[in-house]
Amino acid sequence: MDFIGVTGYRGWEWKGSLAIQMLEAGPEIIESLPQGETRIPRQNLHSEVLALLRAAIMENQFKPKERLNERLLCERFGISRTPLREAFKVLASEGLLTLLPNRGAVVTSLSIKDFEATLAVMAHLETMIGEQAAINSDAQTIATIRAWHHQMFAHFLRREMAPYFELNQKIHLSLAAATGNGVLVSLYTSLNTRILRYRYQANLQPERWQAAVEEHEDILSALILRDGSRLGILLRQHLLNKGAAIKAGLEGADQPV
Amino acid sequence: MDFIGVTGYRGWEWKGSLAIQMLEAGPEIIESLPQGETRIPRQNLHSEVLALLRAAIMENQFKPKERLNERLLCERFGISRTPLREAFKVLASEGLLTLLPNRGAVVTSLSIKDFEATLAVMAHLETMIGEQAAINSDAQTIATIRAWHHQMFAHFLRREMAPYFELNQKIHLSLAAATGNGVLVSLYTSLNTRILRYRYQANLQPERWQAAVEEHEDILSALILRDGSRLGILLRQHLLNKGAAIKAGLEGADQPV
DNA sequence: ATAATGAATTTTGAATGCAATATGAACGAA
DNA sequence: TTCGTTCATATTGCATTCAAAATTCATTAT
Repeated sequence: MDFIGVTGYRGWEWKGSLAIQMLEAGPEIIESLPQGETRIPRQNLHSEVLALLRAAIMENQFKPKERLNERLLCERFGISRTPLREAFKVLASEGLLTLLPNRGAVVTSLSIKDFEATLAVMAHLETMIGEQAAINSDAQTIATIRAWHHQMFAHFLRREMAPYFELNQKIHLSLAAATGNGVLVSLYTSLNTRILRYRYQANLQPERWQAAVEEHEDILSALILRDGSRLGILLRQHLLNKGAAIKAGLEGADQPV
Repeated sequence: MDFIGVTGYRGWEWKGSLAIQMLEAGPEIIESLPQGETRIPRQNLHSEVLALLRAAIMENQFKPKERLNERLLCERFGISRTPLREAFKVLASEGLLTLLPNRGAVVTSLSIKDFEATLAVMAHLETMIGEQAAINSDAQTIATIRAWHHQMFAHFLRREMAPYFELNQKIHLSLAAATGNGVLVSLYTSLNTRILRYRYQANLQPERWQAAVEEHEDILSALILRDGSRLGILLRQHLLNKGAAIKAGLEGADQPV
């Protein structure tokens, strides 16, 4: 038990809400194992290792079709196979892993068809997010998103990819959260996680980055004007453009998307 | 090991696709433990008990907020706690169970807000299903749905609730499948399962049944005419009407929807 | 050299065991 | 009685163990 562990928290429900975790706690939740009084609420090994594996798959630390060896992962995390296998089952139900009976777990490899199917569903969810967020978001949320937008723009100007990307994710998740529809947030996050993996390995063109920033300008203005139908259309198109760019960026590579 | 068990199958992937299970294999998969040559492909204890629990929760054998005792369920299924607990984790990620750390699993109880949030997302998915199914379904699928529709109508005339309901589900799932979008099918099935629980305990009015049948007539005709936008609108409205009826049928009852 | 066979090793699936936590009853004080 | 305290029991979380299956690798036959 050298990497994760630390138990001892009460009154903490877990509903499997990956989305809320991502919103409330950034990746820093993993590194900081606080020693003092104020500890971050922790759950159990299963959900900790679940979050770690989910992040690792998303960040492409495990490649598609790669087989995950239970023993090695147990050693890496310093846990036994029981919580690891529990996490495997959940990741399989989320579509990130594929379980081969008696032959272990492999990272799910999206076919082009799967990728497009996911994109098509997400396009509808984006439309819904746009329509609902424009209606339901409060002034505070809009102000926050506006601030993030400007920070993100500054990172774009300095060509700082990682922090740009992080703010970008925050903005899209906040828009989903602004709908006030928890089910929507949860589905959106889950689908987003699946396709985000491929974003990491796609070679995106500089032009696409420029275009994305411009699209974000329009998105922000539609949000401020609370023009729901326009926001929905813009978010939908933004997603479809991103999807097309990822597909193009994977052409020629040996990835199976 | 008196209830489920029976291992020994190769070359069978499991992607957690609840939807495909529901379409391909009815509930009879559970009863028939074939002895002879032609066995139904089985997976592992975890996924078998997962399907059983999911069905049990959906059929309201476990009431919302009811606590599930691991030991009792293990005895009932004749298995150990390991696969049961794996199933718990997956059911929690599907939103059917809520895990209380160190205090076990309870059946998730949807608040009115959750119910409406789920309905709102499903409404969008229904629209998408209508639009896509009208385009993508082949003649064979339409013929099958048409036949099921007429069988269903016969059950309605004889007021045979259970077989009516079963065909009704088959029709809606087939429409989703007809889109050719596996992601859509999977999400639709998952959300549908959450909602369906409450349908079992709602006291639906006879008028609603009549109205639902009439809506299905329109749905079928739009499908045959391949009028996608109309089919989408009809499916969406059909769902919203059903949701309203369920909510009305739960009023006064002590359920927390 | 290649393909096929079979034993040794590794890996997975599931049951069991053990420590930590929660639950509930018995008891005593206000 | 009602509330709080203590202790026994039950339940959960996780590690370990055992059995079944797959994989590897050496050996043999073609």
